[in-house]
Amino acid sequence: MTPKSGTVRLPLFWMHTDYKNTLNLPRTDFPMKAELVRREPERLRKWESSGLYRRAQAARAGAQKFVLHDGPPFANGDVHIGTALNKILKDFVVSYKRLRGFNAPYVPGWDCHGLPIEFKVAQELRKTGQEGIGPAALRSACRAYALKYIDVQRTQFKRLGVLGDWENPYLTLNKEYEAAELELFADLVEAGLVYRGKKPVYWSIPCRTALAEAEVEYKDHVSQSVYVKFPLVGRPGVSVVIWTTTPWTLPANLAVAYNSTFSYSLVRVGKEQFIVSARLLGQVAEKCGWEGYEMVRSLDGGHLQELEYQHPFCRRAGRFFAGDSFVDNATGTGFVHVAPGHGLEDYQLGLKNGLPIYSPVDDDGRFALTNDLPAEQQMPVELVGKPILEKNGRSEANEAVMELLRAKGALLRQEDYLHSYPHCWRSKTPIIFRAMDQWFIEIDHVPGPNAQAPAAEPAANSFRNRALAEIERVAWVPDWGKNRIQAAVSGRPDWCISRQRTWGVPIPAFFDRDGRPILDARIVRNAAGLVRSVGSNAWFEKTDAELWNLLKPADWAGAEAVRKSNDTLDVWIDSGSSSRAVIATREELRGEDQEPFHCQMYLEGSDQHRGWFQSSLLLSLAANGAAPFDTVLTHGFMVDEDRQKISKSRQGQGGYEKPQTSEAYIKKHGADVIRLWVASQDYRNDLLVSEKRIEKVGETYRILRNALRYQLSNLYDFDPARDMVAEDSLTPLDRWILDEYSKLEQAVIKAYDAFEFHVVYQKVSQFVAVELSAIYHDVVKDRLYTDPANSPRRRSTQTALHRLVNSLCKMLAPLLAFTADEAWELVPGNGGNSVHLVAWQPVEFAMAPDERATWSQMFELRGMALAELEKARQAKQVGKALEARAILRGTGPLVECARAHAESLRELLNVSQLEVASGKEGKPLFEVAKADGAKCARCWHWETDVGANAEHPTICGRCVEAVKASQNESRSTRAPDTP
RNA sequence: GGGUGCGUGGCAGAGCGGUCAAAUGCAGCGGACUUAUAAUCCGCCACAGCCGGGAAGCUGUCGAGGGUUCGAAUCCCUCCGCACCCGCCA
Repeated sequence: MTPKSGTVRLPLFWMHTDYKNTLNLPRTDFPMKAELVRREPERLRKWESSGLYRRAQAARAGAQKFVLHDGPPFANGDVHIGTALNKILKDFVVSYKRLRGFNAPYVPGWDCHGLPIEFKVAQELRKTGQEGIGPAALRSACRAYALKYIDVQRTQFKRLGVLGDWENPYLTLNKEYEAAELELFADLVEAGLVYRGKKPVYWSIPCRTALAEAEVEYKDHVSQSVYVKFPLVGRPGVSVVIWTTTPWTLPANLAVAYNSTFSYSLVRVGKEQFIVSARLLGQVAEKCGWEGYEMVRSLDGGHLQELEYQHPFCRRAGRFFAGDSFVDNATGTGFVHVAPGHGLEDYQLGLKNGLPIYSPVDDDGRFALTNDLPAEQQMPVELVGKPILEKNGRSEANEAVMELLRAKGALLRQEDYLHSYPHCWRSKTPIIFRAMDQWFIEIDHVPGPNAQAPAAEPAANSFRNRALAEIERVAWVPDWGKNRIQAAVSGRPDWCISRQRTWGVPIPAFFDRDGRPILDARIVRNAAGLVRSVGSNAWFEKTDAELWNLLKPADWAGAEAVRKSNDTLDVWIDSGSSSRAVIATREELRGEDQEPFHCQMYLEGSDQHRGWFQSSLLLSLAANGAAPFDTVLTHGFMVDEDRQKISKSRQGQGGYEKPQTSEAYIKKHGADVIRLWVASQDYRNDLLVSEKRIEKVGETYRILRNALRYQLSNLYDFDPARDMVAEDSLTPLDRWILDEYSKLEQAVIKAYDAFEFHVVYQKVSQFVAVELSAIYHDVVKDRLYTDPANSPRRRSTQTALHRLVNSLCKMLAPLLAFTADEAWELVPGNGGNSVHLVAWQPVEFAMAPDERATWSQMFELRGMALAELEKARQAKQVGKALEARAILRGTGPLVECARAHAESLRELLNVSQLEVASGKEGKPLFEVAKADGAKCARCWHWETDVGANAEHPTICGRCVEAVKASQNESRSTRAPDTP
């Protein structure tokens, strides 16, 4: 080309650069690289220093409440990734509800009392030789320990982006909490639900305490199983044979159970005769080495109930009772030795038949005589003091019993027996069942004036049945959670609530001179008052007499106390009281006046059906009259690549190479990726955690981030107040994307409302990848970059982008707490405010049905054209679509549609030229050719008018206009720093 | 041992009575672009068998096997596997 005289001839690259500067190329401060690990903490500090949580709450003052009440994690150790999952899910819920206009406070809590801490602290004290410091000092050490870990965990939880009142959490060790808990307990006492009973409980010998079900774990164990002769009274030489895996319970044997549906055989072996179950006879004969035994006759339950047997080594006799529910024909002999003090079934059978609940074992797990039987009927003296606890797999008590049996000729057979057996979760030793005096909450309690001892048959209005009825009124998500809680409640025994531990809330009970317990609601309330003013340590610091004088009601007419109780409450009473101690107590959580203890949601792992869900339900029902929650949401557990559970207990036992702490993951990926990973999976099932998966979610994160970045970067010169285009003036393509978005928004809200975050994840990422990135963003680049900055078409698209980015930020805010906030700040017109303070009101964009129909035809055409373009590209005819000219031939509605919306379709195909050829009959077919004309140096379209303008010989007519407009603008209105 | 839940392509995960061998994303393979640039766009992509190769087509496979139904990934039963909860065999 020949430059006109007078024009300055520029090298080509100058020309290029020159036009490049006339384009509206994207610019933004929103970096492509997230650097979450480095930058999230900065945002966190900003949130904190600006009091974001407080401001979010203030922004919803007076709005309808949505209270998710936090289940308190145990204040011990680092935050485990599974605990992090729980907190993140809670934050999704709270954050979403807040976004939708609810007043959604979040008050985190910690469970502070209990054996694990006491154990750990005692261990440390022992190391430093301080074990004898006494209960009050031990409690102070436990308190310090708990507070230390609360601080550690608080930092780790905050790092996840969980917004809440972290400076004012609830702690079960606070005196206000303890006082409220005791007041609730007083209500239970007043209602007659609490009784002192002697019942077999799990007993940990090294820990010297009763254990809750939750504190027991099952492991394989080798027991000494024995076949023992129980000689019949009045039938010399005839014995029944029993089988047991716990020989040490034989001194406590008071009866033998049989199954009335079984047939029994009397057989002769040498000079002796034995009775065993007919079905098990072969097995037993083999075990006991009865060669050539002889059938004498068969017997049934009717015969057996007449009989009496002589205890093999104690001077007493026992009787036979039917125990059909637990005597089976699978193992043993068909006869079950019954020790009512050492087993639940034994206990029930004993209760039914008036046997003493005899448990001749002391707190140290040694044989001991008791007052339940005359001394001469109890075990021989040589057994007294023998320890049950095994050392190196041998229990002295077992050995001594077996020795005695051998000496009496009663031991038919002894062998190792491998089975799963309950162990103490702290000391890892086998637990024993041991009947002892404990406090219980009576589950089959019938309220009313005549309520007394445990009812034999649960009445319809029993506490258990009221609890079951209450379960019906709660929404369980997912719905199978209801089965779980029902099973837990209907199957549970009375609740043993006393613990022989120091680190807990004291049970304010006393004993009189005769050792009779005194538990009175008024005394408990007085104790609550004392705890409220000076803390629960007072119970351990003051003497028995001081306490009694302080707490005794003024008009006390009962027996005088001489001794205080040293038991503490089960920790499940602690956390289970939170509806009273937290929800009803804190202004921001408090429910309606009639039900101040009531909130909208509890959200925990599925193990809590037996745990906190149940204890909360039972305690609230008993003391408040109703369940504390509307909805209980449950999630599964984290499993690793091999689908093995990632458990806290495997941690530190060499189960993992890397620690499964929240920290470890956050340090590597940042919180938003972890949050997105949580969102990506259906929490109703197990959640798979592995590097691979998290990295995949990281990909999705990048796609989302990039889409936000694209939108922001094309809004740098957009002022919504000035440039916003009215909905009906938007270009068809912009209307299309807003309509698509509106559909997405509806679906996403539906998913959020159902707490199906993985559906949100799916839908959003699908929309962003397909509708936005691959279609809309790609097509619209041309308008944004090459149209005059202030042209209606560009402003229309910017209006759409502005709406999209605004709404996407809100939509993503619950999941990507950091990134959504980061993007939100940069959206023009948002004034740098936080996305966590705004309300999300979905805007419906309703396109007319015929407009929708047009677009569905347009996309059908696009599909056809893209296939042809791809062929042309494969054939090296064209490179990118802008080099192409698309020709549509044929007839029919599609062709008509193309003709009517030719320019929209051209854009949608991203080609330089589209021709809808006329006249030719037949199916619509696309043809692709090299575009006419030359490539415009500015917009890269191929146009026939390139070169037509002498001043701008390398660009097309449209660009000439755009360049002129941009020059005018930069001379007049534009600030110097804009292009 | 009992209860509950789950089991879809290499991975995640839609689908929950026909339009489904099955969306979408990721991974993989092959291209394009260099004005979203450590980005973006396009195409292909489950397995096995049948058919002379290829294309097209057919058949079977949504843990396995049965059943209900005109029709099943979707409903029912049994089994297997995984997870959670419970129980602990005296």
